[in-house]
Amino acid sequence: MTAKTSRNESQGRGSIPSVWARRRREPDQPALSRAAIVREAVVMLDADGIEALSMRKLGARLNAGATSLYRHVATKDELLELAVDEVLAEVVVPAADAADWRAAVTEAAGSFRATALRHPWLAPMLGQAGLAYLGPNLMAFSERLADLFAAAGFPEPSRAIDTLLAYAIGMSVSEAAWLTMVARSGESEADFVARLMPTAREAAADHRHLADSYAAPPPDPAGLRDDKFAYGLDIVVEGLARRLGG
Amino acid sequence: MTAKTSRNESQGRGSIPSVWARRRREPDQPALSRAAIVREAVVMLDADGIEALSMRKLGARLNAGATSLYRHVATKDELLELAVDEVLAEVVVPAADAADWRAAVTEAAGSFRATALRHPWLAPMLGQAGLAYLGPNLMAFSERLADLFAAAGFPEPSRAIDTLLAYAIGMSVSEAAWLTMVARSGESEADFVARLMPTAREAAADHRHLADSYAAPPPDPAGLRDDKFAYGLDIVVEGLARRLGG
DNA sequence: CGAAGATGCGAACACTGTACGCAGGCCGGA
DNA sequence: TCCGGCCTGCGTACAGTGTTCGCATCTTCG
Repeated sequence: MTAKTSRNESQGRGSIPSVWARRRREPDQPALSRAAIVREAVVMLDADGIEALSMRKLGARLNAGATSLYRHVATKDELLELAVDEVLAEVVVPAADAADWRAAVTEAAGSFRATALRHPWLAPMLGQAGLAYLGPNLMAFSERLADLFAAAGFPEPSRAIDTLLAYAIGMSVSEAAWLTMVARSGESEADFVARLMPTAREAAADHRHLADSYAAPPPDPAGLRDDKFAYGLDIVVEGLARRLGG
Repeated sequence: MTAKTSRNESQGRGSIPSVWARRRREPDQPALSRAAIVREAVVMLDADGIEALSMRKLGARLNAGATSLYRHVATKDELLELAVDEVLAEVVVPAADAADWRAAVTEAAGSFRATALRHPWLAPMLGQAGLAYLGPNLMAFSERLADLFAAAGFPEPSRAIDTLLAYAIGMSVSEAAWLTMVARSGESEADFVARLMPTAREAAADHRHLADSYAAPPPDPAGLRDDKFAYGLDIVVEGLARRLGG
């Protein structure tokens, strides 16, 4: 925004047309391009969450007007699709290894979760648009998972993929939402938990089991989340192994 | 909107203040109330999806101005929280039965999925706000699940709940997103699949396993979704059973 | 009857995504 | 060298959003 203003001022472009007010692109700024737009969108999404991303702000960051973006991107939704696929490139899936497919699958799911937590807008986004994205990185991710399960001997790898991903997405989506709340509060996770505790306890008042789980504030919330994910992942993988005929 | 306009016209209220232009509430319309607002919001969400719900449109449907809603609801987000909790009341969880906890758990998850598909905005919403909602119906739902798992002998029922719900949410979120896309297309699910097929095949071109799964269009997409959910659910429940020591 | 509080709402504000059409730079052909 | 067509950027504008404010009205109680 500041950059754009300064350009307008320094070059006198805008409302007053004039021969001297010519437009000259700064050579260091690498021009507007789809790749640059998507990259900057990811940065903004990471920094301030999904509802803080507007075409105008994004344009300003790129020293461009809001509507210039539409030369490279059809619509905001399309831009978000591109952003999703962009960060999905970060998910690493180990190469197929029939001997220890359980470790490989566990690692892949963990990498997905890590990516989703690094970009807390990813999981809700995947949720809103589903897996019908067809972006190249999502395809590659699925294919590598399919490799893994096929090598392990699953007759229908896509079934196993769907199950594993449903778990990973479900867990990540909840976790990302939680982390977003925490981030918005400005407090540390532990402080936030402590502040929420009374309300939670009241809401769980007439529920025996829930009251138990809200009894004491957890000492290490982040570690607890790791455990929770690992615990459930183990259960899913165990179930898959049984299905395979272990 | 039409209703509101007609009231304004018929009673002459609005821009011209006049002694005769008095406001009289139709006695059949049961006045604005939080419950009525939430109920109507759910109807609108079900009908046209989440991005079609605006405070103005909702107000119009209730023969009220947009800003009147704010007397009963602090903000739109709060309204959405209330709507989420409202529909969560539809999820039925069988009473605790130690003998056949697997069937009970399976049924609970199925009911959750059915609810999520009946209200396709629910799953994305739960994803965006997480399970930190603390609404009474969500609490009751969790408590009943905890009952189930505790009766089955799980030492930490909350762990089992988290795992099961992560799977159910992940699967439902994807499915709801898919159904939303289908609905927006105006076509039947089978037709939509057929139209998407070429694009999908192209995107999967250099991926062996994916290409296989896109080889032929499925004859019964809805039934296939049911199968997929049941398959994964079975795996999760199996894993839980193993963990229990069965 | 009259005061106090609850309720509805019109107008306004600061935003949003996006369509349109103009202006200027870039590039291939005469 | 000039010229025409294309690609790119963007100012303006439009319809819509959530929400605030202050006024008008209704309801209720003393």
